[in-house]
Amino acid sequence: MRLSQYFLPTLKETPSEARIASHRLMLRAGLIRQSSAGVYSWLPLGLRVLKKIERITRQEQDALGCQEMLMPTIQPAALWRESGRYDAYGPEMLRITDRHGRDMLYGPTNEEQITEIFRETVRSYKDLPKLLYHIQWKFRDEVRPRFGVMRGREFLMKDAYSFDLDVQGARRSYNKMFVSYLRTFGRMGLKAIPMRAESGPIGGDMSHEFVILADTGESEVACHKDFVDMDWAAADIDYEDDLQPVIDRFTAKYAATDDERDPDIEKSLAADLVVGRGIEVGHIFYFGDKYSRAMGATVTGPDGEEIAVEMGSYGIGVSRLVGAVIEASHDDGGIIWPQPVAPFLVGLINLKPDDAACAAAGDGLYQKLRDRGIEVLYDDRVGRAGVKFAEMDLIGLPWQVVVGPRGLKTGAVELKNRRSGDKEELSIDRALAKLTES
RNA sequence: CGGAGCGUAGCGCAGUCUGGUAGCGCACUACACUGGGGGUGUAGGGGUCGUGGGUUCAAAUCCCGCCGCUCCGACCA
Repeated sequence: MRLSQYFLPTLKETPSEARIASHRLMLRAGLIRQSSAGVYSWLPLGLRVLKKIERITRQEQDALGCQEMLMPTIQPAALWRESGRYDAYGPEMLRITDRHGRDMLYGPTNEEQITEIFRETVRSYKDLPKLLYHIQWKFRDEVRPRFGVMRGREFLMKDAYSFDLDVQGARRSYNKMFVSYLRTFGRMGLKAIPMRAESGPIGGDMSHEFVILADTGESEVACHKDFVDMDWAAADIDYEDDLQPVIDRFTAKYAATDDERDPDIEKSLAADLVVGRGIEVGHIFYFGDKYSRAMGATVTGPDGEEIAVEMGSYGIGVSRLVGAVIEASHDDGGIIWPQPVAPFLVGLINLKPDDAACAAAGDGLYQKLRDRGIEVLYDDRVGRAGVKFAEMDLIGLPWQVVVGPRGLKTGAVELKNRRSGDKEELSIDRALAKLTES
């Protein structure tokens, strides 16, 4: 993409309403624009990141055997009356009336909808287990939206639902999702610590929030300090193996969200305790037959009896993750994208595109990068070097390549790593080779 | 939902107290100089001062209503 043609409205100054780094940087780097409180438009650069995060999420869901579908944003109130949540949910649910006077709502989540689909279609225990997910926009009329996309009213969420015959099966599904979440966040360059969270109506230990430690997190969390240095690299995994050992390894040490903290344990941990603020990027939850029973989602069991299925739901805040990644990875100059979620891999800066030699070298390198399938944003604008450097740092692409008259005298370009700041002069071919490897 | 603010050019702000022809910086346009980390100069363009009403000879400024946004706290499957 040529920057001269790209829609990338960057801001030199920070809009006054943005208080935390990710919100400021998302506005300044031209990722989003606010529409109303907690509702945002995604501009081209921001949308590329959102799609990258969505893609990783999708790949990892598919990998564990969860199947993608798509449910609507607008749901009939009747479904929610069945589960009893139409009244229970309160003013956080956006309620709509259609032209016939029917009560509708903009979905804050989809348990009712998926349960209805399931009960209409699945009859036998032989059809279990089933794992289904979708990635869809949600709306929750938050009392106090804030921090940009971190707590928006409209947000993109991956929500998955599991259906099993019994509790053992539900645990298998839960474990698959647990492991897949470790991989998903790890691939995004995040350390998301699985923390024991508020249990569902069933109780037990089958509710975890995946939390990123950040000063700007919304709630206070606590964990063993070993989590901070734990290796988050996504190991290959066979989802049909017994996953419990993996789960045990990641739940052996203490880690708890605000509601679940235990003063006695924390006292015993002493210097090993880390208390900080956290951003919730995922939440997995087992809720048994709460919805299946209320809504009559049953299957015929092996002995011919009707059994209400065991369910769980599993959420990832896709749009929130864009903000969370920035909170976890930025500096004074701007965003530092982890490579897997970067909107482009390379920012190619042509310092003097109106000079014949620079134009030839810059355009040529741009074409060669594209030929190799490398995503590159090419700053081919005529303008000052300082502006180009500053904007490229702001939008935070992992690699910068600088083509300028000074280097070209010896046939060299400069390659800069955004994260480390390391720069090296090398030939165009060497730079090309290096970027192809990365 | 309690408490507190803010709304003036695309962005950041001053002007409001004490009413008298709407300003500054950045950005934008043109030209010149400049040219490897958000340059310099000259000349320009752009605002029904959130909105509706009231007071007044005169309202960004005073009064009342409404709308929008933000912050602190409570809340957050």
